[in-house]
Amino acid sequence: MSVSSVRSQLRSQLRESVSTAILEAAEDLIAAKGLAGAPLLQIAKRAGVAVGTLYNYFEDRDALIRALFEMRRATLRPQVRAAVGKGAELPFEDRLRGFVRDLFEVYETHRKFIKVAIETEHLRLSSSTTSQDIHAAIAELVKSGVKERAIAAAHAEILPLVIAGSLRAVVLKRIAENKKLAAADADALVTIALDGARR
Amino acid sequence: MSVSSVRSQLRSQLRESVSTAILEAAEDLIAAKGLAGAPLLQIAKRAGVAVGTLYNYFEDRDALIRALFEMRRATLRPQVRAAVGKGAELPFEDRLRGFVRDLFEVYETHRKFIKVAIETEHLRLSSSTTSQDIHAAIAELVKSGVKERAIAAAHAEILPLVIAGSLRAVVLKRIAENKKLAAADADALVTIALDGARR
Amino acid sequence: MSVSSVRSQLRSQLRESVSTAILEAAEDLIAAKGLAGAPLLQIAKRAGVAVGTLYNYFEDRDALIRALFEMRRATLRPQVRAAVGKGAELPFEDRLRGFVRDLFEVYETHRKFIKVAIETEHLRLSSSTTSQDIHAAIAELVKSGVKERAIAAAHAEILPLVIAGSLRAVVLKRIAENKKLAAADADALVTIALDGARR
Amino acid sequence: MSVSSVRSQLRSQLRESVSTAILEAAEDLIAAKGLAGAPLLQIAKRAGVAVGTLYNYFEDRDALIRALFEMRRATLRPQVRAAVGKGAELPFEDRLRGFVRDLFEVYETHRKFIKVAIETEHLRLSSSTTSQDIHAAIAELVKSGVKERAIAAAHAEILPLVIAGSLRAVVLKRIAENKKLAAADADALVTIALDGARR
DNA sequence: TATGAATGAGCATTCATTCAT
DNA sequence: GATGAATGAATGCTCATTCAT
Repeated sequence: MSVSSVRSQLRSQLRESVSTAILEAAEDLIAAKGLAGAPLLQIAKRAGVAVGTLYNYFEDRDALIRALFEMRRATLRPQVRAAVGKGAELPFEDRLRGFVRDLFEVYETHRKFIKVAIETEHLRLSSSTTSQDIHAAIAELVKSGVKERAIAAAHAEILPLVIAGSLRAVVLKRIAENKKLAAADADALVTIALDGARR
Repeated sequence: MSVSSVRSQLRSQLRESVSTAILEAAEDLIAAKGLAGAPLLQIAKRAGVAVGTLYNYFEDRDALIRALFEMRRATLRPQVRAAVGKGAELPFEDRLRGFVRDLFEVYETHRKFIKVAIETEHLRLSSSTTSQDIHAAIAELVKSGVKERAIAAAHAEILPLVIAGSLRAVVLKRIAENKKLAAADADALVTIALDGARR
Repeated sequence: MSVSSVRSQLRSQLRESVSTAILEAAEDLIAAKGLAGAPLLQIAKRAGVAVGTLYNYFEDRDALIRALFEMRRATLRPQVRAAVGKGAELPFEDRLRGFVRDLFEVYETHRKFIKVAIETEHLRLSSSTTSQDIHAAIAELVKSGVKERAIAAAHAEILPLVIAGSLRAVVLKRIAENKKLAAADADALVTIALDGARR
Repeated sequence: MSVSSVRSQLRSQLRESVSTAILEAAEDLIAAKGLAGAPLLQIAKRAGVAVGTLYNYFEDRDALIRALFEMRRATLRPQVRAAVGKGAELPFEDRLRGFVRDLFEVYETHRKFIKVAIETEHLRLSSSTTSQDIHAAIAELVKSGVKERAIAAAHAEILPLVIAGSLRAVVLKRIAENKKLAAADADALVTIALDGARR
């Protein structure tokens, strides 16, 4: 490899790492104090750079925030897609259970971002978000459940809302308690959604 | 009644109505453009008073926002309490169903505030909120359901999250669609929570 | 007159005077250091107000600058118009001479602004400017001169440029020298324009 | 010639050409968007070099701008001097006419710079400028005209201002119209200056 | 010498808050 | 109590300048 190509590789790695450091600083601050509690000056300080540097990496504050969401989404979406795709041959219940369990595992590795994503969901900060990916995945699953007659058609509209809403509530609870998202939580959620909580 | 006491009563009613106008203006703006899109100058303008007047009624911006939440909570909490208290003699399912139906009716008359309350839930703008009242009501109901052995004890922890989360999701959906919160929605939600969506 | 109308009159006079103070501060700074040398902070300081106050009077910096030009133009345009209108019955030479003399007198009372207007002419800061008023006046005069056959039609296009250009050059010279704009200057200018400098 | 001297010659030519490219980029931008619309980053981009490189050629931004004016002046001044020097044996009118015609031809080949020079004249960006060269040339010509009694001494002070001012006005007009500076313009200008526009 | 990322001072602008009337 | 002009701290953003590679 030529000297210049090594150099440019190093440079691009450095660039990548600075950009990542900035986005992680933003994520930290937003998770801790909300969007409004993350002015560029503090993001820069936490990232160990000067304000001006932020503008070498991002068009403006909006673009920075969007980039944060896109960076995480780039990681999470494939994992969500994988979770929906798995076990196509299994019965619906197993597919749903597997999906929620997998999702919880994915969430575990991105707790900070998940909190941010959930809390800013209604702001529609980006055109397509992780939240939408989750909703789409759940919708797909439920649709297939209806098709294979595992789910009553009458519940086809509400069930996705129940699953997504419950998911959100459980996740926020565990994050607030600083506890792990357990497989048991996933199972309980799925059991209630499919068979109810009745004794 | 003395002249002065009539006077002071009128005065206090006037005070009340100005204060209410201010809080409603704030609610409108926040519902339309979010917390950050509601500067005091605009709140004052919409309320038909001068900025300075806001400070005759509220300590500062935070206090004004808190007062908005407290005003609505003062109306909503009794209604929520009434909804939980009703039908103590009925079986759990009927109590829960009645509660959710009643809640939807209450929400219907406060759509704007419900939207605001849901979207700012995570900001903990006040020490005790309508959201918490709802959560407490659901927790109480579920507890009584467990006590009378209508609900499996194993679901005692998750079920409230499922109900609250589903409720939230359905409400937001209907608000986004600009549709009414129907009793049918309430029933579907309760049915799934108790008996599952399975065919 | 009612108390409140007196009050509102006083208030509007105060408002006027603050606004004028701001514009004069801007004029001073721009005359001394150019447009780029007049940041809002300095304008505010020189006007004896806080930065925020500027925004109580003007939409933004551009609007402030425009307001300065409009304020002066509102004073100058009628005077320019009066100067063109005068002596309609006199022969062209006398009309032109009178116009330039009058113009010099007007300029004398607005030296600072004239300097600013001349130096920023090419920036087209406003849609219609004092410079354009002057040019229009000269064009009108020359046109009438052509019509009454005082001016050779062949010079109809260039003569206005000669007059306006010479005017500008003489004015800038006198301002730079810190000397008055004399009637003698006006006469010399007009003589050359009409009869040439030839001996 | 030694190897090293050839090398150093090439190097100095390269240096020259980079420096010229930078200044031309600056000229383009300033002509198009004004001084404030020509940040170093854009100048560098247009010149095909990095920002840092600008500082290898010029002390700072001011020096770069000054260098632009000096570069053009180095070309224009000799041409202006040649134009004043020509036809010493001819009568004043012919000398003046020749000068203005020649000047127009020179201007034609530097329209972009002439526009910039005229618009920034009042900023005194450099200690001696092309504008001053023109003014000096005109002053010299007029002086000689007075000496040979072609010009009335009474007009000795104002005539240079009339000529320079008219010149400027005509040039700006033609540039704005995107038309050529014609010899006819030169002649009209000189005719009026010497014999007036009177019919 | 060339590069371009990093820097931070400087600017325009917003907005909660104060206070004289 | 009501008013709204005045205030200035805080914020996002630009850009000349520096410097390690």
